Amino acid sequence: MNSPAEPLTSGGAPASGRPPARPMRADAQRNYRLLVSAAIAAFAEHGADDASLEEIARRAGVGIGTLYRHFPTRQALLEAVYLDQVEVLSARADELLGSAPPGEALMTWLRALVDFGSTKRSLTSALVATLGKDSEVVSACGAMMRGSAAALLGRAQQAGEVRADASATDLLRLVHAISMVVDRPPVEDGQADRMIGLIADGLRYQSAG
Amino acid sequence: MNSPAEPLTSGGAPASGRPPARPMRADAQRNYRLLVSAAIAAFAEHGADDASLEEIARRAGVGIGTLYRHFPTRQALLEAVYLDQVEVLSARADELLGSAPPGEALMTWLRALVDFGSTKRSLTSALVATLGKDSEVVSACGAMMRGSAAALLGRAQQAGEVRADASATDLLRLVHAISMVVDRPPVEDGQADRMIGLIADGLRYQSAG
DNA sequence: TAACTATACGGAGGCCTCCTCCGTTTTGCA
DNA sequence: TGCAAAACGGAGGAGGCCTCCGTATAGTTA
Repeated sequence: MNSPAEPLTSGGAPASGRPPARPMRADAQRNYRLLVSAAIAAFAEHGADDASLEEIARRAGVGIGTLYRHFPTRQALLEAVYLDQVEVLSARADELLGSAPPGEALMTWLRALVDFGSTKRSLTSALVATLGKDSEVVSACGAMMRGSAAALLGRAQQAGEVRADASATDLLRLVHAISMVVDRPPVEDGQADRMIGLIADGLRYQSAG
Repeated sequence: MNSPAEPLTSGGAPASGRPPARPMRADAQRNYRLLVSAAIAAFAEHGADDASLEEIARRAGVGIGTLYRHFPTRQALLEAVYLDQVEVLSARADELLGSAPPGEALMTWLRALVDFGSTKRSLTSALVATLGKDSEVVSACGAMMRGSAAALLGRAQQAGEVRADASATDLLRLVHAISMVVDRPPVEDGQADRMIGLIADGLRYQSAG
């Protein structure tokens, strides 16, 4: 469930598609990764709209021209960052599937999701704002998340640790909602945890009727 | 219900408050208004985030320094524009209250609200995004809108032209929702009208139960 | 290993925006 | 009419966006 997903083949910007294209030169791959890392930091720090592309190039130790060759638009960089982060989450899910007891694995992953949320929120809204949801990358990411969530949830359900009528999609929506609320100014510490805890209970017990 | 509401008294930026302050000099008032008009046009044209402040000053026939004296931040200008537009709508409501039959007055105003919506949407989200809702100006505007809506709605209800259980707040929310949807790319002409029409019917008839 | 070429790099430069600062002009009052 | 307080306006520094093109280098072929 987690192959490198796309870039690092000389297709230029994100997923232009068909022709397999030869792999990117080693230095190009290195710089691509450096840029994405720098962008993650910068977006988290200044928001996806206000981070300066020149600063991102600077942080990556790369010329501005290089940034623009890899990511012709701010949008392209945004998508790459988003994809990268989703892949990390997906990998974490795979890891948890193999190493933690079902119920615990699910809860740990949900917590990771909320942490990630504060970064992602700014990204998501920036993405959706500029290009609807009809980007290949965005929908691919959605599918990936649903896949991970479904795997963890399904296992927890089979182990009888979670009620059977919960759906992966609902779960993601719920966590997304929490991300939106958390970290808005007037929010105490630990609120996110309490909300997740609440969901945990909801998943475990089911009222009669 | 519609006094000049605030500025044009030398308080500087928006509503800093208490001390009544002396009235602004004539030239300052003139430039203030010119700037707000230019900003309305520019925001409508390029969006509240992307309109250039220098261009706004230019359109207003005023130096950039003057713009910054009146509106120390982009935010301040945004608020002033918002206030201005809300006042226009409020005035329109007063006018309709005195001149049109109750039901018609209400529907006419709602239509005006949707038209205004496409401009306002960009404004509203920009405002709320940058400063929560805890701005004096923003909440004052909210109150003003509720006041106008309540007056028109109440009169239509008393005349028996609209069901009695509709609330002004709900009505505003509904129209706001329509504004968000309308004028997104894949939307045919006249959709806004049809949606408003739908609300009109909903207001007039009530299912049994 | 050496030579060669497709790829990739980097940053100067043009254009624009933001915002500050301060010398000049205007207004309104005495 | 004279005079301060208030307001004006724009030059200029900082920094962002994006393009263009001369230079460097990885990977390939002989």
